[in-house]
Amino acid sequence: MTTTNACNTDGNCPAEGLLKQLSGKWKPQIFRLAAEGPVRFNALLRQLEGANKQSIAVALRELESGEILEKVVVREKPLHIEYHLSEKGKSLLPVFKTLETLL
Amino acid sequence: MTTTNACNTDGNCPAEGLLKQLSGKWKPQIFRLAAEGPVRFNALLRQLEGANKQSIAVALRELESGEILEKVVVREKPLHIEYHLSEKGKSLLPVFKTLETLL
DNA sequence: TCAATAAGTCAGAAAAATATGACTACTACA
DNA sequence: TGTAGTAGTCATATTTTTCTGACTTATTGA
Repeated sequence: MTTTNACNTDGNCPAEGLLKQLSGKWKPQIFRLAAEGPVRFNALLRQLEGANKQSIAVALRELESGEILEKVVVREKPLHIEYHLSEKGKSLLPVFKTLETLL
Repeated sequence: MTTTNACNTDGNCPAEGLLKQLSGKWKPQIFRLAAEGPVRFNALLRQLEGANKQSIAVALRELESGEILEKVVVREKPLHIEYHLSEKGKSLLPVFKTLETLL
């Protein structure tokens, strides 16, 4: 056999990519909050102690481009933006649940 | 109820800690190689293109302190050191297997 | 029209992660 | 005794990530 696992010859694994999409200072926490309900930019800034605009903006953009969160413009007043957990994001939840049991 | 998930009020999750223990430039790859069999310092240096001593040393130390790898002195000639996947490390494998199916 | 809320961007500074190259310590073999 | 293999450490440099503070744009309510 040429390979014994799901990793390719470049040394990349799907799981590594996913790991990367969720790593960083704020992304895990944003993911966790989004799992409880839609999150918003300014609210995150207040909820996540020590966080700054720039980092939150970058984290949201990356979670969105990784298709873990979805950006939704809510046409109510006040007009605002919500980030929702995508289907892919939801599919990660049981995995994390399992991880939590492994100390 | 006071909380709906396994996270505490400090904003820390067990899963986040685990994520952190496996994140970084080399740790995921070392973990993956260790899943196939014992790994060694100099061998990793050759296997992981672009890696340097320092980073490998740090990564191994952190994986060891996170109890994902175990350091084993092999009293054969030449005397050398092997890093083995621990029980905790092994328990992560099926989780990663699952992650790989989630794109 | 003015002030507030919401969601950002941008340039530059600071902090953290990684990389470089020289050096160490031990074992083994000729 | 000298050279090679194995597994590192250490100080310093470079790169990447994160932070700071000022600024922007659109909507809303008084």
